[in-house]
Amino acid sequence: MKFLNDMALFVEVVKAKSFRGAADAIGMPNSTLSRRISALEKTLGLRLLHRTTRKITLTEAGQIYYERCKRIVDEAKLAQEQLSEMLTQPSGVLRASLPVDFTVTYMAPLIAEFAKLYPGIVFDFDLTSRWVDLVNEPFDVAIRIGKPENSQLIARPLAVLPTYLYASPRYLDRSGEPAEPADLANHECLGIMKADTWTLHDGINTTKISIGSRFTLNSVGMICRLATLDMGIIMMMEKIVADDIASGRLRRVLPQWRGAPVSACAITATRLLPAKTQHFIKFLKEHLGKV
Amino acid sequence: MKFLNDMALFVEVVKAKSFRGAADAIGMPNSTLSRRISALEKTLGLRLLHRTTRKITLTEAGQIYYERCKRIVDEAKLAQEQLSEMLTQPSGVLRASLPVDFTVTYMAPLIAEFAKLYPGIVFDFDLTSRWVDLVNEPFDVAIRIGKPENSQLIARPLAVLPTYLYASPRYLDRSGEPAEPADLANHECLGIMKADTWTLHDGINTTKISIGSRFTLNSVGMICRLATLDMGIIMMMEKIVADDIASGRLRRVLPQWRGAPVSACAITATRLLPAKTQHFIKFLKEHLGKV
DNA sequence: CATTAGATATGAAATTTTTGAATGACATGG
DNA sequence: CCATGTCATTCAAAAATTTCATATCTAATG
Repeated sequence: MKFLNDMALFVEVVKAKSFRGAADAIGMPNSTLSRRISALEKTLGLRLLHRTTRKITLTEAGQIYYERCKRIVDEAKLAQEQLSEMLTQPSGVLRASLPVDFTVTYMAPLIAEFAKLYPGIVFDFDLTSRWVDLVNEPFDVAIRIGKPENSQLIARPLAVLPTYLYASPRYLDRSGEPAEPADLANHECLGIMKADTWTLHDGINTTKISIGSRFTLNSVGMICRLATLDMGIIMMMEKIVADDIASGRLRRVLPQWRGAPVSACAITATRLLPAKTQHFIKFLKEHLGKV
Repeated sequence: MKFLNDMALFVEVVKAKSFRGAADAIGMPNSTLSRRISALEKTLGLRLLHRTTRKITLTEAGQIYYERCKRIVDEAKLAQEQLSEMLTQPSGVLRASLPVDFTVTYMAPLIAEFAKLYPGIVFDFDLTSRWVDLVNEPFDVAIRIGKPENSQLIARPLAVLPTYLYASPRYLDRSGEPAEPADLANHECLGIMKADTWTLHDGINTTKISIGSRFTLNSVGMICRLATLDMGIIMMMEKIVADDIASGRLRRVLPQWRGAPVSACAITATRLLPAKTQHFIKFLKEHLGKV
């Protein structure tokens, strides 16, 4: 089946009723076209075209073959169009893996808006804290906080979110209010996963402190909850703790200092994305930046 | 439309559910296959396959594309089969240009037999003495006596036919019986077209004599008729004059000598012939030799 | 845990394909 | 009747693709 392309060329020649015309239409030297058709005829073992120097006419075999080829080429065009529709008209199921708390707090309103914008898209979200295996699981995209580890994957930054230190008033009463970063060494610092250092910044200086915590956990919601239960100091994005701040359950610690900003990324297995995914990522990027 | 071939490869990969398997099936290095599919995906702008190192699965787009491609490849195979049927099953209209008298005398019985052998073939014969323009006129084959002049065409020898000299008894009574070739100079020698020499052969010696005739004509039947009307000596194939010999209207002249044998050729515009033409030429070659 | 198999990447050599100019043929119009 | 422009084909040089060998990565296997 190495002559499929030549079939398309043959169709063009028949349609143009001339090699030159077809060559111009395709944008190909007519010499190539001539040779390609000859090759096709040779592999078929039959003449398809009667060539007079001035005109070409179909042979009996050519007539039959042309009918077939036309259908094939039309089918191919259809397939092409159908795919390019996938590529331009956002529709279908969008499967995404999302981090739990970030999604609930930051992304929920955006997703709602996006869903309104593209009624053709159906959503299948998996909220999880684990770094899903995009290669094996059929996710179109994963949103993660932090840097991607696997270099095979394509990561697009969506937003950079500043973080601050928070603790409950009662914890601070009990353990004392730290006055400078170094004081944190004597505090219970609740970090996500196994992060053992915090980087702080006051606009001029950057300082790294190593933190020790009795808790290792992978849930943002959970460490916030622990903080409200007076268990320690957390480094967190603003909005996540907005409610707790408003209600007084948490309060900013070391207010001149801020934590290292974390970045949210959209991660995909490939750059060749259907429209639905492209639009989703683009939308998030545009709107998350302003949050 | 430069990716038709890749579509066929894609179908193979999906069918084999593996690059290696497909590569083996096609007989192509899997590296090429891999690159080819990647290129296809790139031109489409969409991933077709989810690759895990161990397995491949279709993406949503791949699924849709595969359905289409399978149909296209199947269509192509069908077209191929249909043509190869033309190539092997003799059928259709056989358009041939034939020389008048040779066909009536020599070929008629063969054609009758051939027609019986291949009921699927319909015949469209044009009996003419002119050398038809095979390039411009849609003949599948032309049968001609003598050597082809145009080297563009493909000539296949069918048979070599000996010729002898004949004249009517009354002509010989009137003009005298030639005893040796040189005597022909004093006779009316009726030649076809503008042949101005005859080559004679007696098994040992070859002699060329130049002939002059008051007639230039292009019909074998006509010069035979002229001969029976006592107008001169002719050089002719045996069977053409068989009836005239039997009835005594003509009689052999210089019986030890024979003319240069003429060859009958099948002439086609190309070597890429449908089965009907191939079989026709083959049949003529096999049977004309025995005549 | 080491091993195997499969997909992909890479780079150099080999092969095929494409190109662009040249060629030859033919119809048209002066 | 010849000049001219058009068109298919041919050919050698250039470009692209394929191949082959090699290497890497990862999942499944034992």
